[in-house]
Amino acid sequence: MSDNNSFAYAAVREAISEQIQHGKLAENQPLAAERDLCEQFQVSRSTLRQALSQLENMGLIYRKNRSGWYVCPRKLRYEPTRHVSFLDYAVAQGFTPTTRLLSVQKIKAGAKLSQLMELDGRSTVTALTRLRAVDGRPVLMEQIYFNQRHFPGLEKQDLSLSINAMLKNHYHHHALSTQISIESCCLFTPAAAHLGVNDGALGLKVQRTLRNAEGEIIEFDEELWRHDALVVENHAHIQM
Amino acid sequence: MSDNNSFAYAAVREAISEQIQHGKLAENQPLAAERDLCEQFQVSRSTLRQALSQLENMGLIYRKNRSGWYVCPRKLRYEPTRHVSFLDYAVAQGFTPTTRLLSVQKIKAGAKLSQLMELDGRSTVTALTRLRAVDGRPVLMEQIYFNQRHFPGLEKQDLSLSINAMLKNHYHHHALSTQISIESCCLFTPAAAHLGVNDGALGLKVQRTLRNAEGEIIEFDEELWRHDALVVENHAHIQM
DNA sequence: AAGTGGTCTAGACCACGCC
DNA sequence: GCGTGGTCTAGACCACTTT
Repeated sequence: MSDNNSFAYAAVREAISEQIQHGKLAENQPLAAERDLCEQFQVSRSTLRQALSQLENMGLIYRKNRSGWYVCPRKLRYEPTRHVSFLDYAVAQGFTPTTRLLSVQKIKAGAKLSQLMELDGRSTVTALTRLRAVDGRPVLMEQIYFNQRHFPGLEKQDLSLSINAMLKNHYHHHALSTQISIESCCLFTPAAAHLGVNDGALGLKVQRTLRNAEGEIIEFDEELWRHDALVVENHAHIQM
Repeated sequence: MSDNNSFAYAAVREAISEQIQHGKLAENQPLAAERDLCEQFQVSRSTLRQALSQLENMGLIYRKNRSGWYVCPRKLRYEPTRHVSFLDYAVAQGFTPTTRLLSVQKIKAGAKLSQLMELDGRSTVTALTRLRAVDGRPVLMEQIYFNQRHFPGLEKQDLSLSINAMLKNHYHHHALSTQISIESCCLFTPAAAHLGVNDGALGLKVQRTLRNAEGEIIEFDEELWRHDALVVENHAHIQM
């Protein structure tokens, strides 16, 4: 409608998009089956799927396993620089968040990780993998790497809880600096499998480096998000 | 290879991906024609294009007009919170940036914009549209809205230059706060056309609200980026 | 067992860029 | 005018989910 784009897939995209945005389909409700939509819009299945893919990229619909297409719930607003727990954030926005610890290992830092964490080649780090969901829908897989030197007795902590609270209350890290990067990416195994998306699906990668008051890296963190699940936010004061 | 994914498109994707990452294809070099790649990998054109689309989502290749597929140049690192000019940023990273002013208009703020900028319904704002390129490749289209009340004589300024410098030197705004949001999006006309991407291509949307020392919104800014052109960065100090 | 999306083929025609 | 990618069709079979 607003587009002067006269292709078949664009027409289908606009039609479904309007149905969603005018509230005819509620959050997490399924669309009709692909073959039914084909007939409804009189297009072939590949054209229909091109339209659905664009709606997926727009963050309006998502797929679940092989069971169908569903209307996306609203996005989570997330502020990675502020050291407030993911759980508090999500709850404040009316979501029900959960965290599942997938694995904990002590590993030797490889070349890449050593560079990222400014370690020498012989260091070992504790690697955490966690999966976080809102309202039962997994939205991010995160890998956290702790510099062992700064986290004695880490294995005794409950690592499915807030890392921030642990940093503050148990390890007394109060003054920290963060360095964050955000970029578009593709999700593959194993992240794709855990998030319930297709291999090669669109994602958002958020990396975070945490330094203590002395400038040493105490933690490195990589979050792989469903692209349709979040808006990254940041508040800052600046002197020009 | 690292994937246990045995689909044809995945094999093609991995093969091309390795060629690029092992440096057999340089930045901005074209791939072979789609029909040639089909023959080379013994797959149909739609399978081949599925592989190419994923490589595009991974930020490894991009398309230019209808002329072919090319290897992506490295990404620009960009820190929207820091009030350093885009041009300085790009130059420091070895790029050649350019800015083109597309339009300047005084408009009445509609409902949406009034809400975003906390204006009453009768306010007028100055709307700027600019297109920014690095090394000749357009990477973002931005809309900037100035609250007129804080920018007397704006029409006399050169609006293709740094807005930051203008804020500081001409309008003497020194203490500011920013509020930024970043999310995945789809690019449509007119942004898609200006960026030389297909309608419905993947993008990254960066929105910024600028407030003066009194907390009033003086500027609102929406940047639509090619998804493969940037890594958003942020540095912050925090007290827990 | 039936229904769903996921993968894949072998064509076709078109709009546009480039020569 | 030829070659490119962009759109589109009408099938097919498979893996998985749901009933």
